[in-house]
Amino acid sequence: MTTVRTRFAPSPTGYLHVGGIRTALFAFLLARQANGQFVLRLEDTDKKREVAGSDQHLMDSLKALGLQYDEGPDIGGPFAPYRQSERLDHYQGWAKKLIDSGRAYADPYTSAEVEAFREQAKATKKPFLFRNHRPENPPAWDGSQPLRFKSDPKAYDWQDAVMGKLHTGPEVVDDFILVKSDGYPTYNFAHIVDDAEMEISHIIRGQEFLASIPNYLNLYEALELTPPIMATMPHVLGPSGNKKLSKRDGAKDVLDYLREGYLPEALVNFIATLGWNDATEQEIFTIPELIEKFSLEHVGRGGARFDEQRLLWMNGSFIRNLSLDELFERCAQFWPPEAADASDDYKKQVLGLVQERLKYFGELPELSRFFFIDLPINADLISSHKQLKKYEPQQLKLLLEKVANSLESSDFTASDLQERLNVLLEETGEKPAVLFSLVRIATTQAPASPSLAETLSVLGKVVSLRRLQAQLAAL
RNA sequence: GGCCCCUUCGUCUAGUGGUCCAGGACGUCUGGUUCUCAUCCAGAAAAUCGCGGGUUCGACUCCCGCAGGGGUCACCA
Repeated sequence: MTTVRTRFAPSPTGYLHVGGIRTALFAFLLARQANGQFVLRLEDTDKKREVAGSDQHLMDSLKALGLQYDEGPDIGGPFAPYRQSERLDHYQGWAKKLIDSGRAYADPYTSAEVEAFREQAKATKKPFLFRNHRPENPPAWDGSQPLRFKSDPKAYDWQDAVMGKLHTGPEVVDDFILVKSDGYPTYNFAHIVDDAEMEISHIIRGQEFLASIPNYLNLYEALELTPPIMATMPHVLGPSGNKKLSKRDGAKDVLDYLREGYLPEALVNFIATLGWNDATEQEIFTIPELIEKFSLEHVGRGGARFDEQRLLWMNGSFIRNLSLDELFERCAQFWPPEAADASDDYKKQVLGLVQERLKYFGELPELSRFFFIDLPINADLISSHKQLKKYEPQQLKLLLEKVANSLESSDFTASDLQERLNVLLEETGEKPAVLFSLVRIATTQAPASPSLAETLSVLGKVVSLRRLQAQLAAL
């Protein structure tokens, strides 16, 4: 019947963290699922809090995660403009309508006077209600005073797509400010006007707005508008679990995760399953699967804690599922500087070995550096090795010489190397834990590496033998 | 303080009166994959379902209280 139109409506006051992205993601999924539209609207009505450049940053973040909107400030759309500061005339029109119908009035008090009312309420441990101080004969509104909504307090029962049946009494409905004295509308007013004009069908927003919804319902009535479907999302909690994830407590910019080498689809999967599941045992979803399977009914009502370990696991899982070519393309920015001169073909060979141990691309340098550069001899690797430290340098030297001799005539295919290493095991009578560790340390100067034969094969004959000689000289 | 929301393994969760002495996943631990790290596989430990009452033959699931946590009471969104 009606088209599904959802929106993400952030204020440009900073970056987007996981909690904010989740609201956007769910709105996006809902729209895509129904072949509807996902709208980005910037709520820039508070000039004081606005952070320069954050509007672009928000748009970049959404796009980087694949949450492309169909209408928005930078791409326009049938209901442009999508920036509230450019829609002031719209709010004026609706404000006029409220004034004319006697449902809005000028607030005659100074801020000090209102503050005194507030203090008074606080002192008596009562909630502050402006309507208790509603002026009998308010002056005509000339735009220099705040314009307030003349509320019609009543009880409300309504249905929230996530929370279910909700109820409040008349005591929460109040005369809130529609238009500030600087001429800008408040969120409370502007979002209702815009959602109506932009034909938004579902409002998805955080729990912090729950207490205000009765006020919105009251305003919808005064404006003679039908409210959209409302869906209230529980908060994403910080790692300690007792408060809402927030920038102040170190919640990261989602773009930082991408910079550290997390995949957008892993991040999206993680964020989606933070409080949502499809009631099966599936844990990993592609974005098309999320679009197909998402539903508001399966969003949990309790806050979900942000668990970075789970994100790490999920990201590793996505990395392992990449084809070698995809992996190569997507981790291009993460190579160590030493890899600058390496060929694409060589890098791909390295990736083939390193793929299954990458949890995020930020680990690529430490995992791959020795493939590109001879690292300095690190004596600690032997002296702290559980088995090798029991050996005399002479014994180790003898072993390495045998290895070097054998590898001299190898063609350095992984299979030939493996065969030779096995023969060496028999000849020397050493355990793999000893011989392989020794060769690994000599050729990589790293405590861990991919399986030895494959590592040597990728390093190649020249490099491998050179490093063996260097280790021999150091013993 | 008023009002509102929430409450199942450490964490994310399944679960809509019996098939649940509660299932999956992350994490942890153990073992295996002729070496390390990782992967993969197998297995283990891990929730008296916030507490107390009811309703019922039977409750994690329904009702009532309580407690704890969170939100809100801005010329911020």
